[in-house]
Amino acid sequence: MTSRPTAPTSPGDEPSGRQRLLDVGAALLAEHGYADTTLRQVAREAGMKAGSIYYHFDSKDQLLTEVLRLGMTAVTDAFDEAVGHSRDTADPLVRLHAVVQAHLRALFEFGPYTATHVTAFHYAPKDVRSGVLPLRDAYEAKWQNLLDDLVADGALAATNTPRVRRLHLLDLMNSAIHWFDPTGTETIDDLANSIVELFWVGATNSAHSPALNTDRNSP
Amino acid sequence: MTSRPTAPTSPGDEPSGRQRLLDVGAALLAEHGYADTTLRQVAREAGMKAGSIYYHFDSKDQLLTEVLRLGMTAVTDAFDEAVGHSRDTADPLVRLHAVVQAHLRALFEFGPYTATHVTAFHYAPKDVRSGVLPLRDAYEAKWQNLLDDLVADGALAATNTPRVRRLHLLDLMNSAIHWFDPTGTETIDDLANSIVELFWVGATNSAHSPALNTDRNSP
DNA sequence: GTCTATATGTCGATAGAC
DNA sequence: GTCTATCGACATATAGAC
Repeated sequence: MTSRPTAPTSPGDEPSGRQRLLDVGAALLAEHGYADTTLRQVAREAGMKAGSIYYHFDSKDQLLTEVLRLGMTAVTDAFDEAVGHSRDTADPLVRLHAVVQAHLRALFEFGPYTATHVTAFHYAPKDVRSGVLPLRDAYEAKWQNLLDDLVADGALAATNTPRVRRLHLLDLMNSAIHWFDPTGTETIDDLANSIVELFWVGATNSAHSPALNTDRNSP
Repeated sequence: MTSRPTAPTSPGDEPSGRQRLLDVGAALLAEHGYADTTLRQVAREAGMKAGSIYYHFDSKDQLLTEVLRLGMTAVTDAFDEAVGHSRDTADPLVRLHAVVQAHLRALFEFGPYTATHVTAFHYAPKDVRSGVLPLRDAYEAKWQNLLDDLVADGALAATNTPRVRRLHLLDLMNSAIHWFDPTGTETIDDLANSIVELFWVGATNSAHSPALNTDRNSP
């Protein structure tokens, strides 16, 4: 449930060395951006000196690339799992809600790794971006296919272009990283409900769908 | 129509010195962020040397603060003008559409000054942020009041909290800076339509409102 | 108003001891 | 694996000539 990001290192041993650098690097990167995150800062918060980083990584860019890669892997896995669990569900609204919830959970609960894609990716060096772009494109394609399927099922109205429809939904979810506080009174599920409801009813011509549970005390 | 951002300097004279630095600084800031925008770069593209900047500004932070201030003034003026022009309009959807259009026009046509608020504000030094925060809060309050009025009129459903409603709409508009190309086939008005339609129908319980003109060839 | 020259600091990265 | 020490590049900012 509260599993930490899993690096290619064998699980079971407590986070040390490389893993600590990744965790700290992701946190600093998500909060301060690429340029303002210094290796000296990463090293200090990881309990070592700046020079020691180069035993684990070849460069600052490589550390950042690895953080972004792990983050995109995490949301992609969360997406696939949610799709798998809801594939037998008839109601397309429930399916949409499941993946939105999965994306938001990854964004807020998995933590800094995924958040870096919203806050730091765009201003990272070109080499870093191009190294992670295939993973990002693949993830966006998953969303595009899902929304296209919902339109094909007649569950979503075909307003706007498919691309704009996808971008609007992803913007709604990702932008929340700048203002939503998951430790506050509103839960992540509340946020998922508000976004799905907005997007869903907005993209279709019909009135309220009865399937969306807006009860804030649901498990 | 194509008026440039007006600095506190007297209008009429061609942009020189301080104004050129502001224009270049805003452009670089919007594209590369705060930390990656160097004064050497700003000076070079403005046709002068780095040291000369300090005749016009006391520090990099002050230049950035001024850019952000001008940007927020621009969107605020655009908002007020749109509200003034549509205040006598009965249809609340038309009023909402007018301000969304005004915000997007300021974001894309006025250019880098307003875009910096989306791309660079969050990662600017604390002193810079606090120096512009009152202007930002005032602008957000305008949107909050407008949406609250629409809810009070029964034009928008009172789903979610008022704050979340406002943030979602602003997120939809501002996030488009990362992917929308105003020089492409889709116009800014098209984007405004797509956002208003999504938000409007999504936030209300009724079906399509007949007032929104979705004709892409409207003047 | 703009220039040159420079002070001062911090960054990423390397080399080699332990 | 982590340390110390340091190199070279580049940043903001300053001082003073023109």
